[in-house]
This record gives sequence, C-alpha cells and structure tokens, in this order.
Amino acid sequence: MYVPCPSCPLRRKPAFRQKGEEEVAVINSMKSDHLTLEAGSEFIHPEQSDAELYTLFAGWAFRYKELGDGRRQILSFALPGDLIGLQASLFEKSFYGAIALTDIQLCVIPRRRMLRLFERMPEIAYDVTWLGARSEALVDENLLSVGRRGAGERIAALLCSLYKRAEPLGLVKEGVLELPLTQQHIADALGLSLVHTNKTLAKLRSQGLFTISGGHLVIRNLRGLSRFAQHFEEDLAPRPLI
Amino acid sequence: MYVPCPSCPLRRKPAFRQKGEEEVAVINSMKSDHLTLEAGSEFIHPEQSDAELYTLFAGWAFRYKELGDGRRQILSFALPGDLIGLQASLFEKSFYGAIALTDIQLCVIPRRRMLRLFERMPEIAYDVTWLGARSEALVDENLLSVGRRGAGERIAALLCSLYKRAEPLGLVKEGVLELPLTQQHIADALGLSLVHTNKTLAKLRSQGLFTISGGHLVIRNLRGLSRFAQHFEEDLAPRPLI
DNA sequence: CGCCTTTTTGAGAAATATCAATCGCAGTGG
DNA sequence: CCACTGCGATTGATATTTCTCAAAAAGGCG
Repeated sequence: MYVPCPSCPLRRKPAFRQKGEEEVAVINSMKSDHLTLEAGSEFIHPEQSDAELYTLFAGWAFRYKELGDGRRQILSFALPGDLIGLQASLFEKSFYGAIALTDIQLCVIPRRRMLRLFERMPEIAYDVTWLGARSEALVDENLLSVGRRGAGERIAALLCSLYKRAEPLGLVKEGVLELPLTQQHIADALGLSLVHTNKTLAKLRSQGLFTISGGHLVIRNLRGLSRFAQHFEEDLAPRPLI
Repeated sequence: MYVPCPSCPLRRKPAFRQKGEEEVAVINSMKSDHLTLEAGSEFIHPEQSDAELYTLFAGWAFRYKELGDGRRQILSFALPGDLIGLQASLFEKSFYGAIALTDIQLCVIPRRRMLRLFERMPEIAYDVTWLGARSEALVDENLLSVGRRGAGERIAALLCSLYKRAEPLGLVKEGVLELPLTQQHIADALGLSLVHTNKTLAKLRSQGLFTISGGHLVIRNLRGLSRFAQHFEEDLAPRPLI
C-alpha cells in the first residue's frame, strides 16, 4: 500500500495545519516509501548508524533507551502524524530504539534527502524543526512526571496526555480510546515497577476517574483527572504534518 | 560588551565544528544583542509568549519545569555553546523556564528572524535543527537516569555527563572542573530529595571515585565512574555553534 | 484443553522522603 | 575583633513509597 501525501487522510484531521498544494507536493516527493510493520517490530535500533526519518502514518509506537543490565525506559510514545527518528537521522548513530506498539504504517523520508529538503523548501525545514521541538517538549513533560510526580499522579498524567493527544486525531470514539499499552509499557514509561503500577492503577480506577480494561480507556472526568495529576498542558494544535 | 561572531573565542574550541567565513557572517547578522545577566536571573519564564532564542556564550544555566504546588524538576543544564529557547521561541508560549546558574552572557537571536534565517541559509537552519535534536538527546539521557538509575548511579551519571561535556569546552583545568551546582540543584535535576542527595553524595565520595568540595569537582577515575553509572555516552563533537 | 501473555495479590525488603536540628562558613554591621 | 545572619551542607530519627519475590488468577488463542 502506498498513500500519496496529497490524498493523505491524516492531513485532514483537525490536529494538523492545512498546507498548500505545492508544499504537500514537495513533501510527497521526499517520501521514498510507505512501510507496514507488525506490532513489536523495532524500526530504529540503538546504535544504528543509518536510521531514516519516519512519519508515523497509522498505529502507535514508542522510543526507548536501556541500561547495560536490561533496565528499560520508554522516552515517549508516538501517535499518528508524529515524526520519529529526527535525532537518529541527524546524528551518526542513534541513541535510542523505536518499536511499534501496534501494527503500524510509516512514511519514510530518507536521511540523505534531509539537507536537500532544507535547501529546497525552508518552510518545511522550519516545520521539521518545530516538530523536533515538540518531541522534546513531550520528553520534558515526561521527565517532570518521572522526577516529581508520585506513582498515581504519573499514571494519571500519562493517561491525560495520551487522551489529549489522541482526541484531535479522531482516535477517541464515543468517549472510548483504544489504548494498546500493557501495564509493563506504562511501568517502563513512568519509571515504576510492574507490580506497583498494577496496584496504583487499581487504586485509581477504584476512585472512579476513569475506566480501563481490555485495552479500552474511558475517562469519566478529564478535568478532575488533570487536576489530580497536575497536568495542565493541552496538545499544541494545529501542527505541521510532514 | 559585544562579541562579534567572527572573533568569538568559543568558536575555536575543539568542541565546535569550524565554519566558513560566510556562514559566520550570516550568524553574526542574525545576532541582535549580547546580554550579561547575574546568577539567578530567569531569562525564559514559564508561559512566556515571546521568548527569544539564545546561545549561551559564557557561564552555566538550566531549564526547568514545575508543578502547581512548587515541586521543581530541572530538565537539562546548558553549558557555553548550547542553544537555549528553541521550543520557547518556536511555540506560542514556553513550557519551561530557564535560569542562570552563574553570571552568564547570552547571544540573542530574535525569534522573528528565525524563518528568515531558514530561508537565507539552509545550512544554518540544518544546524539549528541539529542542536535542537541534541538538546532532546540530553533530556532523553536524563529521563533514563531519573526513571531507571538508583540514586548513586544518577549522581554519578550526572557528574560524568557534565564532565564529558565540559572537557572539550576547555572548562576542565588540571583535572578540576568548577561546578556551580548546589546539592539542591542536583536533587532537582535527578528527582531526589535534598537530604537523600546529600547522603548518597557522601557515600559516593567515600568510595574515592571523585572529590567535590567548594564547587570544585575532580574525577579520579572517569572510566570507573562511568562504569558504575552505566553511562557510556560521549558528547557528540564537533558540533555546530550558532 | 493446554500454552502463553498479562493482570492481580500478598508479604517482606529496600530505597527514598520528611522532619528537625546542627554545623560551617562567608559576609555584615557594630 | 565579635556577634549576628543567611545559605548551603550535614546528620539522625522516623515515615512512606516503591521494589522484589513468588505465586495465583484471568484471558486469548490454536
């Protein structure tokens, strides 16, 4: 399957800034491939030296780092429209790995074309930089969580954040968000152990702020959950889609 | 005091990539000011809507975020040559604050000139993006620390990282690095309490891997400290200086 | 049904936080 | 010179949080 950028359904979502035809055409010309990968595939490897730049077209993924003895930290989750691999494609080697959480589709922008892209269309270069900055903002927020929020607050903040990001992508249907995270993923993202994550999650659920089962998340009171988590950031929108 | 980019002493350090005259001239033309600020000054405020882009010319600074009730997380430390404020200058408002740790000097690049910069010199735009990605990499590494390393490892990793970054800037003299961090800063950066930071630091010191007193850090065994911290990242060098 | 992954539970151990002083030292005013 | 003040470092005692280990329960799937 190959989706040409001008007819990309993502581009029409409210989450994204509408672009002119010419710009979309240039983006399309940069795109070298459209990949389909199974859940669990690692498409950027730690230490990999020739990673490409990707836009996640469909599905969920995450970036992670790990220590020598196997301890793993998830750095950020990626949703459709997110750019993945900017660092990895800019540097000589990647300092992180990226794995598909669900089956995914990726638009590929070859790293070699990056500089040419900067020369050819400065607006797009600006947008790439913007998206890189947004990616850092996501990690910043995560670091705040892991460093300063308690276990319950961390989980609440993560759910809020994902929900707020998923909504303008049209991923929330009738109040239900399909969340492909296992409790292990949540623990890995929040710097918690699996067991503690499970117990804390149970406690939160029992307070009635949200429901989560079988991969379906329903937030009964987003305002209240945000307040509990002290999570007050809205997702920046509209944003560019490369 | 005003330092024109072509005669910038920083630019000659081994940490930085040497640039052509023309490029340096353009950078110089972008620079609108050279500020001198006292230690403790906050030069980017959380929520600020019109932050400029800065290059730290001299001194140390840090970026931070905080929760409503005052809990504070330091996101990253900035050393000379580092770009600060890319997110803040790209977005409508800043999601973090930035404060001078020591007396500092900043080169100012007005946010308004950013897009023009992208049009005028794609190589520089590429470098800005590169520096933004490096900034994210620093936060990634911090998040790994806070999420997965124990207190001792966190401190060791932080010291290693700062030392490895300071060295190519010529800030390490006869094995001694002047470290302007208070234990409270270390605690804020690592997601630890002040008391625990103090006790852990004392324990580490007693193991003889390093010495730290009166703001002077001497690492006796960088290899050993790195191994203990499981910190194996070298600072990327050479890198662009904007 | 049997096998695998994920979730859940219980119990005890370890790490880290909090509270409350005290100490050391540099600057400051008398 | 000395008392006084303020900030950062240090210490001891105690309270919480979070982790680890071990095992059982619950689903999903061929």
